[in-house]
Amino acid sequence: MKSDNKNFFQKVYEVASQIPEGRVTSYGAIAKYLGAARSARMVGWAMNGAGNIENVPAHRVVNKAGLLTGKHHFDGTNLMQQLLENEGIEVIDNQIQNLEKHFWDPYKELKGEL
DNA sequence: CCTGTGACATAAG
DNA sequence: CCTTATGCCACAG
Repeated sequence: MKSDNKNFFQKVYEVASQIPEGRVTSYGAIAKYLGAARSARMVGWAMNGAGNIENVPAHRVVNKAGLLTGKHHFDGTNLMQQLLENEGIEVIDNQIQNLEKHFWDPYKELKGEL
């Protein structure tokens, strides 16, 4: 039996860790994928702990508008943006450019794998 | 059980 | 464009 006892946080970490480089997703998308579309805030909150985990690239998780709303939780001020740009994502003023192009939908990519 | 919180989402002014 | 307000839900104390 698959351990479905995983806590919400745990799931968030797994999904986030599966985000390919150069791609980004939204808190809502992850939350929805986890079956808690309205708990997008939980995803962000979970990311708080994720910052302590290498496998969880929190910088690849942004809000629906593609805004780096969580950058304030990173070490520096533009660290999150730097990381994204380092992966080939153009970020201007904390906003991801060509978001649709970089958007990674867990539903689309992981649907049925959970 | 109740309260506080939070890196969202949406609406309204 | 901006700030406020509300909903929503899971977790911590």
